[in-house]
Amino acid sequence: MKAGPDIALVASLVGDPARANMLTALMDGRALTASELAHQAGITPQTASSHLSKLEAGGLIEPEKQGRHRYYRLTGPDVAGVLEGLAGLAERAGHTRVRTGPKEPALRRARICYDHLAGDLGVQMLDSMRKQRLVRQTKQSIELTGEGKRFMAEALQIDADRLAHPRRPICKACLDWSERRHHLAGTLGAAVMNRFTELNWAARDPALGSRVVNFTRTGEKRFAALFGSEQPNQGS
Amino acid sequence: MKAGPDIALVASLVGDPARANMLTALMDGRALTASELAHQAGITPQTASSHLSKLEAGGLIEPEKQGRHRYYRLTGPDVAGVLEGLAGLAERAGHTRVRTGPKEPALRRARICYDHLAGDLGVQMLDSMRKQRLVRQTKQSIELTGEGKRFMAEALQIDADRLAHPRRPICKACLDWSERRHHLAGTLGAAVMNRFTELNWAARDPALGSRVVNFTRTGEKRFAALFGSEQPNQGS
DNA sequence: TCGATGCTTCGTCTATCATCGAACTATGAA
DNA sequence: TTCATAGTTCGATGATAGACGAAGCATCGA
Repeated sequence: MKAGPDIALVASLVGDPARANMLTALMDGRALTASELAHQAGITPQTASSHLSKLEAGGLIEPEKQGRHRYYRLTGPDVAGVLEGLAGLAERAGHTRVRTGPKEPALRRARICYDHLAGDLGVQMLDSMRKQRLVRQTKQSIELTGEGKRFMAEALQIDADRLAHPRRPICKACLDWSERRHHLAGTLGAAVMNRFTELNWAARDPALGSRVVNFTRTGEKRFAALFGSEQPNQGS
Repeated sequence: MKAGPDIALVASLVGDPARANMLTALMDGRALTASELAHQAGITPQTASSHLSKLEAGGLIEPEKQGRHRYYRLTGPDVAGVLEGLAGLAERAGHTRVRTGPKEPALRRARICYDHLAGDLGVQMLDSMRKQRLVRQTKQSIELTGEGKRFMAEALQIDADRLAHPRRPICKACLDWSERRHHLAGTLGAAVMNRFTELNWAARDPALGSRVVNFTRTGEKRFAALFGSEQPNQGS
C-alpha cells in the first residue's frame, strides 16, 4: 500500500457526474442551497444530500446555514482552480458535453426569494439603500435608519414601525443566489416587494413554479429613480 | 443540463485508486512501461492494460512503443499540474492513504521516488546543492556545474560524465508532493541514491511495496555533513 | 399549536466497473 | 524454427455506490 495524499479519493468525488454538476455550479464562488444544487444536477434532494455530505467530508465544499436553507460554497479558490484544470484537460481531449442551456437571464435579473426581491435588482436595491444611508449594517444584522424610515414612508407608503413581527426581523440581509451578495429580506423586504406588486411595478411570472419577477416599463423607471445605479456606485 | 467540458469523465479516470497510482508514478515526467505501472499500482497486467487504454482514451497519457515494450507518459505538464492540485486538496483535507501510522512520518522524511531520493531529505539535498552552487537551475531544467562534478567525484565517487543516458536527463527537478518543492531526479539522482545504498548510508524499507528509505546513524551524519542545512553555507 | 418547507437518514434496488484467469498477439532472442 | 517475454482481449465475478421512496428531523410562519 502506498502512502501519500489520496488524490483518488478527491478525484472520485469530482468524478461523479451529479457531483461534478454541483461543483461547476459553485465555481463562480457563489453559495447555493441544497435544493438548487439538486436541481442543477438533475437529481432528487435525497441523492443530493448524500452527495453534498460526501463533498463536505472531502473538504471540497462547506455549508452555511441560513434559515432553513443550507447554502454550500467551495471551500476555496484552490478547489475552483483544480476544477478549472480538469476542465482544461477535458477540453483539450475533446470531452465536451454539448447541451442546450435554457439559461434564464430573467431569473438572474429579478426573482422571488421567499417573499422578497432577489437577483440583480434585489442586490442593487440593498446596495443603493446602503449608499443612501437608509440602512445601517452591523456585523450580521441590518437596521433601518431614521432617514430610511422617512424614505419608506414617502416613496413607498410603508410604515416601517408597523412591520414589527415577533419572530421575524424587519431587516435582514439574505444571501443572493445569482449575485452571491446580499439583498434585503425580512418583513421590510417582503413589504417592499408587496408594494411593488400593488403599484403594478412588478409581477411574478405566471409560469408554474417560476420565480421570475417581471418589471413593467414604468415600474423599472420608478425603481431606477429610487434605487438606480446611475448614481456613482456599483462596485464589482 | 450544463454545457462545457466533461470534467466528471476526466476526474473519474483519476478517481480510481489503481489509475491514480499509475498517474502519480508518472508525475515526474518519465515514461514507464505497462508492467512497471501495473506493479506500481499493485494490479495484474490485464487490469493495468484496461486502465491504461482508458487513460489514453481520456487524453491523460500517451504511449510510445519501443520494441516489445509500451512506454506511457503523461501527455503534458498540465496533467501533472492537475494531479498536484488534487494532491494539495487531499493533503489540506487530511485525506492521506496511510493506514499504518508509524510509517507516515518516515515516508515524509525520506522515500523512493522511482529510483531517487524524495521527501524532506530529498528536497533538502537539492536545496543544499543549489546553495553550494553544485547545480544551476534554468527555467525547467537543472544542470550540474563544474564544481558540482568535482563534488560528486570527491564526496561520492560518482563520475557524472558517465551518467549520460539516451532517454533520461542527468539532472531533473522532480516535484515533491509532501514538500511542494523539488528534489533531484534524473540519472544523477538515481546514482546518488544508489551510492547511498552502497555506502550503507541508507536502505529501502524491506516491507513489500514500501517506498520508505531508512537512513543509518552514520549515513545520517554523512548526509548532514554534505547536504545539511545546519552548516554555514558559502554565499547568500 | 399546527402545517409547510428544506433537508437528512434509512433501506433497497440496480447498474456499473474493477478485477483476474485464460487465451491470444507481437516482438525479440537462441 | 522454438521459446520467452510484453502486452492485449475476452468472459465471468463480485463489490461498490448511485439512485430514489418513505419516513424523520428542523425551521419557519400563522
